[in-house]
Amino acid sequence: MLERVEVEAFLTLAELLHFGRTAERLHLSPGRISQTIKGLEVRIGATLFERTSRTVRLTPIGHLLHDGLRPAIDQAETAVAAAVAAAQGARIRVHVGYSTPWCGDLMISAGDRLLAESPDADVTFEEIQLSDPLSGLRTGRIDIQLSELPVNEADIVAGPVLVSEPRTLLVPADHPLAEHGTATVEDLADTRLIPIRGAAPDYWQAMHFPSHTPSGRPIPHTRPVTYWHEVLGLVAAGRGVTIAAARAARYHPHPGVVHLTFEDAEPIRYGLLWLAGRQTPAVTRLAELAAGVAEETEGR
Amino acid sequence: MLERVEVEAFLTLAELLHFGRTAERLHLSPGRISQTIKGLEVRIGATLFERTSRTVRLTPIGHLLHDGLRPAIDQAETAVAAAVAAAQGARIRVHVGYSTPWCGDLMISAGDRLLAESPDADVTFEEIQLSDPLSGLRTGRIDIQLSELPVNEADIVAGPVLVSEPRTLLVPADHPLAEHGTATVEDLADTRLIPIRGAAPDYWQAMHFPSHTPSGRPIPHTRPVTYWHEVLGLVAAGRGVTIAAARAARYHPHPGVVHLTFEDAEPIRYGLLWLAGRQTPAVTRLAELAAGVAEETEGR
DNA sequence: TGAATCGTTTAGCCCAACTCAACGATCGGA
DNA sequence: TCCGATCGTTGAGTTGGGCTAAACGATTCA
Repeated sequence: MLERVEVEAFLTLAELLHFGRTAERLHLSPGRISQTIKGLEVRIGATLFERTSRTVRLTPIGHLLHDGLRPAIDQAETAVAAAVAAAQGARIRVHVGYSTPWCGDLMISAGDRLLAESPDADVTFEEIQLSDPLSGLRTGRIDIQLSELPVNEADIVAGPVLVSEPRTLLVPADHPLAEHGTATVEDLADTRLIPIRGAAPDYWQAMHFPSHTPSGRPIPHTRPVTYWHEVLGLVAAGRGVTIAAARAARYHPHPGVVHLTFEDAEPIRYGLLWLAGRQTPAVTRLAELAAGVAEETEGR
Repeated sequence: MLERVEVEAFLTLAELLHFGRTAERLHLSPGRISQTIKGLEVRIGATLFERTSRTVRLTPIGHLLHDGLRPAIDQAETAVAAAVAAAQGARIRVHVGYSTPWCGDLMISAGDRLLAESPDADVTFEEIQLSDPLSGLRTGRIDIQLSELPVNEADIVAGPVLVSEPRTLLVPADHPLAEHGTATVEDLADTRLIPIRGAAPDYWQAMHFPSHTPSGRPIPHTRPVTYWHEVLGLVAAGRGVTIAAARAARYHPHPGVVHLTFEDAEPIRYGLLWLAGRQTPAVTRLAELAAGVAEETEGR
């Protein structure tokens, strides 16, 4: 097992890539950092940092160690912080994010069950924007959220799929497809899709606002918008079409907008997300409870 | 951040609940353990162990800290071990478990993709027994497995549902229900269900071999068997019925056994499981790849 | 080519981690 | 009820190693 100083020196140096500033941050001399890292490298049996007097870089093995150690240490610190908070008699606080009203409903039910178990818990909710689905988690404001998958980020844990909703195509009432009643993904090539401008990962954008049909035809996009409620107005005005979950028809009806079920699109999947290093007992429990609620209400 | 000795003293004492033996294991004097724990308690701000000169017990806050710290430290040690192994030029080793042939097929595909990425990886497979679905993981023999959910264990991480299969009822060909073609869960009350004797958690057993119908009628059980292949013979011989996934009809055909689809049963869900403290990069990557395979082959 | 920057090394100091031994509390058995 | 055994705690004393300072050497840029 590694000494505390070894872990701190390694993680800080991996972040700053500078012995002097690492020493400064840890209130140690540069020499000590050098010695500590050297000692670590002897224990591991490999160089962890490529360094000259001008540059410091992680080696592949250094990267491997960092990727494994960083979340583990974060988790340990979270555990200690939770114990300290409990010692000070702090209430359990969980801030829950959700991306759509149906996700919100599910999480509120789960939150109610958590409150039934721990009456003095403090469960709060926040709707997250599709334009920036992960920043709430990353800034630590949100502890756990139910939102659109896929999310494959190294620092984020994605729980099981809790909700799976068929995709629908939202078109103006006078659109040719509206008469037909259903749509196919190929039809998108003959429309203009309104994407939501976003800080989301590329694979996430590509999943929700595809740029090509399965056969490879390009899907024209309009200028992106920032908020979901802008989209409905634009669709009604005939400026384009958009893709949404089937339940949006119930939750977001809008005159002049017709919801067409896709014959062939993959459903939109929603799952729980939380930061790998910040999985408190309350987050774990809420995830379990939410899975229970999802199972019971399935298909409704 | 906690010192190494503090963490080791705390975790060892939480396990052994004995200052003397903790000191012995850590090659320290009992006095040092006492001082270290005292120091930790001051830092946390609460008593972590209730102790007299005769008994040592974790307080609730001690329990909280232990539940959070134990997996985090395991993860950190796994990360260090992985780095040491990589330094020694060790090949990536992953031992994959699966409970059914269709789970095996999926994991073998995922394993092939891992091999495509890391040609020198060493991916091996093992079929796990329904009678003891978790021991392979817990002993560390299996790194990751695809098997029946739900699994809610503190030390095990359950990934997303990768496969969802309708439940079917397996009855002898001359069974009254066989003519009808389908079954309901209520019908189970009029049969004798053959359960598999198991070391699985109670909720797992109750999910797969229910003892009551939804309306509350008891479901008779026969003597449990140990292996799945025994079940088919017993069903064919008219000794009872059993529940299996729909795909079992293709993978385990047996003369004299009829597979009836349920009209109302929940599907059997299969998901990835791994030990919370042993999530290596290879395990993470394999989980991602398996999710990809599952998505592509969905519905087949 | 020279100066500035930055990681490394070495020698030496000093503190805190550790041991030891005495102490006190608890419990079981006579 | 008393005695002895067990076990955690406390305090004094010691020593090793973690740490600093300063000299050194490598790299980069003007």
